[in-house]
Amino acid sequence: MTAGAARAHDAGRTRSDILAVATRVFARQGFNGARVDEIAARTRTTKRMIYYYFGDKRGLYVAVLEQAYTELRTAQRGVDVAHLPPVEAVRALAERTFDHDDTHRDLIRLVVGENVHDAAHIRGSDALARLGDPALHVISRILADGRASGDFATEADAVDVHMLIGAFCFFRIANQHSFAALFGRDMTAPDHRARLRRMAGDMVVAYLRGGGAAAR
Amino acid sequence: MTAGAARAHDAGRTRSDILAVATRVFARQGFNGARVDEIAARTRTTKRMIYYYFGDKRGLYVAVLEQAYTELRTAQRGVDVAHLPPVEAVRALAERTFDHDDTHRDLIRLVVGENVHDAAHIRGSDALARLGDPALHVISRILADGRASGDFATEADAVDVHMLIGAFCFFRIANQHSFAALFGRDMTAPDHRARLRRMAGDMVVAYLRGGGAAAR
DNA sequence: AAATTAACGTACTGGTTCGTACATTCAATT
DNA sequence: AATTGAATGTACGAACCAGTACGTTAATTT
Repeated sequence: MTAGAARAHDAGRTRSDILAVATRVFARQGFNGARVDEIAARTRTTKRMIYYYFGDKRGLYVAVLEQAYTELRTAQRGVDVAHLPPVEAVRALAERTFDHDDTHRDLIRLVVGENVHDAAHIRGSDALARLGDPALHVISRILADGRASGDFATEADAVDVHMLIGAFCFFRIANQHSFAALFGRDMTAPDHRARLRRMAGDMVVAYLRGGGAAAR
Repeated sequence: MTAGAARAHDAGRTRSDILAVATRVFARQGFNGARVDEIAARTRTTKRMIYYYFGDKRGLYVAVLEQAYTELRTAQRGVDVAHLPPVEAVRALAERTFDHDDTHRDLIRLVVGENVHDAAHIRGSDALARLGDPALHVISRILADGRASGDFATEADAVDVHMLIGAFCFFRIANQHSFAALFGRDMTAPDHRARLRRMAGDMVVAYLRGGGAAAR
């Protein structure tokens, strides 16, 4: 049988079809707001198949999370900023994170939803534990280089820096709607987007150079 | 009739009792996850009263949001950092925001939940539109002072600075669980809390001084 | 004190939604 | 070609849950 041929019974295709649709629906509606019937209706197949492959609604949700986070890890693997000088490296890292969050909004919504339930599903999944370690390794190298060269003066560690960058980029997407309502600014509009992208890099670089702490 | 006396029919008390309970439940479970029966069970009264005072589940939810945001505004009114020199003023502002987010986690959860539904309820409420304006006014003053004194070099406006501070403080609380699962660090633990509080101030001050942009 | 209205409680309904029993089709194996 | 098991579709059940009909008690007014 040909690989690309359309076949009536195709386990792999049905499964990934369901996963793709479920990712969108869970991201938009949250776990409780999502309807299994709605997910089924948007797939090429029926609700029966969801239960056949994923057991129950929760099983489907966990599968969605695992796939989304695993894709994140894969995307991070492709990041190479080690060859850059420290200051340029953190700036590149910040801008890369900014762009990633800008283009992966479903993932952001899933993470948000996960925190509503105290990340109960992530905690239960071995596949997801310590998924962030590779990213931290990259930052550690940059920080060590930057301190060696005298560019960086802070004592912040890799987790701090990751959080600093992530908070800025994540918040812009995750809270865009309430922010727009309360402050009258759409942070995702092209001009603001471009300026905030620069801000992300400026902010980390400025912090690592120690301009803030020095004043105390 | 005495003001503090317990009475069987007490509209004000019943209403605020329901609101307080609903705030907790909506914050923990989200709008869809919250059960009207559960809210009712935790009050001193019955489900009938929820519909009597708030119409339906959505009406109760909007009332919860309006109360929570209004309390936020009231808290911000008490902030006075105008008398401080610019650098100290932004640092104080950052630390105050940090402390507020640390102690008002239900509000954070409500904001998070609100963004899942694209802030539809906030947008529909006149009471909540442009609620952030007073906070922006304070920041504008500080920025003007700082530029006049030569302390600040960036061209960022008040909304940018508010976002910069807010993102950091908000993220620490809102994403604490997934962050802990993925990076093995509890950002709310006392020692990390203290260090991150300093970081918040250092970061804004460093950014406003322009240490990042100067390198480009 | 009688009348009137506001505040409250109980018991129920109708629709929604997760999950499944049962029947069927396709594909690989012998 | 017959057989076997995996993959799929249909129709339905059972629980859950938002909202309500109806009746009762407390406070206010006259």
